[in-house]
Amino acid sequence: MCDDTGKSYPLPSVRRMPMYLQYLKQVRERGRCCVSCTHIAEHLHLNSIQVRKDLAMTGIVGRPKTGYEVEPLIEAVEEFLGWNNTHDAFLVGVGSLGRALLGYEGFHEYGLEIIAGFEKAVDKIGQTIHGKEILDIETLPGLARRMHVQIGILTVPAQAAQEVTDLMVGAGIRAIWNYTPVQLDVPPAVVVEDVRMAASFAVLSLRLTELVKCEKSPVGPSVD
Amino acid sequence: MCDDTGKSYPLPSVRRMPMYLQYLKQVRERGRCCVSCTHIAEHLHLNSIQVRKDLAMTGIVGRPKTGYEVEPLIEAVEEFLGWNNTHDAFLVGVGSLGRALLGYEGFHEYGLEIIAGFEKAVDKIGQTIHGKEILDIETLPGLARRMHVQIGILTVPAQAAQEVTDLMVGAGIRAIWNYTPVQLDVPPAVVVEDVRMAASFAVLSLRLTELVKCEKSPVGPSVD
DNA sequence: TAGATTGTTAATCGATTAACAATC
DNA sequence: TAGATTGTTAATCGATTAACAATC
Repeated sequence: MCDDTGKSYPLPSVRRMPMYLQYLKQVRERGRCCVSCTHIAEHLHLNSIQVRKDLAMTGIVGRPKTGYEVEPLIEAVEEFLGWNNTHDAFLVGVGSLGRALLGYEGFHEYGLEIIAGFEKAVDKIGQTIHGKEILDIETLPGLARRMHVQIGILTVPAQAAQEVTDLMVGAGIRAIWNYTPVQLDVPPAVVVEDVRMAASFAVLSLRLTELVKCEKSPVGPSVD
Repeated sequence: MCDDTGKSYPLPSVRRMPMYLQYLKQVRERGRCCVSCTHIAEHLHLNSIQVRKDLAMTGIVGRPKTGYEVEPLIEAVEEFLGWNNTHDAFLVGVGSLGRALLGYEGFHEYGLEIIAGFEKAVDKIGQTIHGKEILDIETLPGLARRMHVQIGILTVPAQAAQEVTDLMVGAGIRAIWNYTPVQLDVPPAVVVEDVRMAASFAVLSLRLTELVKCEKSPVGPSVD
């Protein structure tokens, strides 16, 4: 993991972890103490062997016949993702999307705490949105360093994306959650994760097109 | 594509298409008429052979030495994704995220037009947000059928997700863009695409953890 | 005990990358 | 022409799925 030779966890598996976490919490809510891969897989429309492999990454071992203990498994998944302790984040760009993220309660589940929003527009600076202060972007570097903030959420317009990224990097931010469609350039010691809503919508569009196409021209004349 | 035997396009390739589209528009803006895979790949940090294969899906052929004509390629990618003509959509759940999506101008690039928002909360019904009317959720089925709306955007709280999905499906909606973390159940003739921001943040979290871990314990004592 | 479920090793599948002839 | 770039076929790589012994 630390050098280029050590291999990391499979990305698709990592992306599935929050699904498990969400379902496990549901199971806990219903007061059950154990759950099997079969049940998890069924509910999430996944393969049970895949679920077993994914959960093995957390180091938790199950018991034949009964499955996994829910509570320790939840803790292990949260620990695996680093969601067991809170990470402070700064959000830059208080447009409508930025505003929405500032107000999203669900981030607490991920151990994510947006502690302030930043803006260039003077009319927004000084406002309080969803209980969070909007500060001058100029003050970000000083505050990020002093408060050891490692995560930046980027919700600025596309044309400002790289500039703000450079500011974040210079401020010691180590991880950027990028909601813009821009391909950001950062040094190797900084990680970027792109949300890419367009990619998601592309899949939806194509599937819808195929769906409609198929209904207009069914498989063959032999189909009754 | 239409039957279960016919194979569809690789999903990772489909997800990259909007990246190409965005870069191609940038290239066009700069007045260039041709572009090579090498250039596209370099800018998007991809492999050039991969780019060539992806673009081949659109049916466009390039010319050795010069690459691809930008304008026809843009049109081909848009046609491939079905983004060349507008698709009307209804959005359900006018919380902060729903509100943000209602106001997002960028969707026009995807041929997506949100024509109205729907809500259960009486205090929100009748409002106009970003120029879009907020209507009573009860009126969705009638309107969706009359206006032949095929796309639904789901931004309701988790506990309402399945219920609203059922309503959409009953109203003839064929594609659901799901912003909730809920695993939706739909009939086979309806497509669902999950946005899963949690998956994206999971990747960011894990990478950040690895990054920090590596700095605390470098590769070995031989490193100077 | 019998049967469900685990963990692990092997087989399959699909996507990425490499190799290379064709061509502008 | 020479060299860059295309399109396509083959090789590699990684993730998913299958098989199966171990076990509660």
